[in-house]
Amino acid sequence: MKALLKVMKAASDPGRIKILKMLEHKVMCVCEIHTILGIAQSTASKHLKILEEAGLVSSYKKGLWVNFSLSDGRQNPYASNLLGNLRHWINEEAEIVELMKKLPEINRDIICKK
Amino acid sequence: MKALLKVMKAASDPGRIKILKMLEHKVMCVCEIHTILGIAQSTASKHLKILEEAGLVSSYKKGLWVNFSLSDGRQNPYASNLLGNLRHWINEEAEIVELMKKLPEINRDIICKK
DNA sequence: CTGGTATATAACAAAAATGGAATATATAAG
DNA sequence: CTTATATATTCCATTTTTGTTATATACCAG
Repeated sequence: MKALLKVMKAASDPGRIKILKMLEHKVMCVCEIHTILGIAQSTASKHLKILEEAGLVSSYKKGLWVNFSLSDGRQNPYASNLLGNLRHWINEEAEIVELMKKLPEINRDIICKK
Repeated sequence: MKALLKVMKAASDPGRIKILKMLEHKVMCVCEIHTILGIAQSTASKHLKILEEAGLVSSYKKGLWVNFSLSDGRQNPYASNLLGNLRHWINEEAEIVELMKKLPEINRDIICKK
């Protein structure tokens, strides 16, 4: 029950859904996500933590960067189920279409220098 | 996006998950649900409203009673997907097993008289 | 070690969700 | 019309969630 609730709760936020949709197409770092979504860096980081704790996202660190990708979901059936469905959900919505358009232009080496 | 978020949010509460699991087996009224879950009547009523607005539950009135059942989900793919999966999720959890044991004993004509 | 950069965490304020008591509404029965 | 009953709604307090700024941590370069 707890694991199910965690997945549902993680998927209950528009920002986090957008993150999941982006990760369908690209491995991303916190900085890219915070920039493309126009939210604070700490906000992006916290969303990613919630997604990770729900089993929806996994990360691995490479130097300064942390690369986030969709979880393969082998440990969490609720998570893998959601991720599978989400792939063909809301792809036609304007908000998501716009986001996907911006996605290829994002380059962490340009965007993430302070 | 909005419809998806509504379904996810509706499914993010343990009480509402329990209600959905019970409705898999039985059409129920507010009074039965509030009694079996040990929550206030107004709380049960509000949970049901949230579930209904998410497209997970539908109701029809018969006299004083309002009968709640799982939605057939024809209008809402997110809802029907969740309901379909939920049928084979968390059935083995102690909390749910206990709840299902109590379910057949519930009789609104006995329980719901004040 | 020092400075710079990406991310995480802490502290805090604002918004939303939750739950219950009290009340309102709707319907049935007499 | 009056009473009784099932449900819905209001009001309110508490808790949880969300987001931001400021700070801490981790790692790389020199």
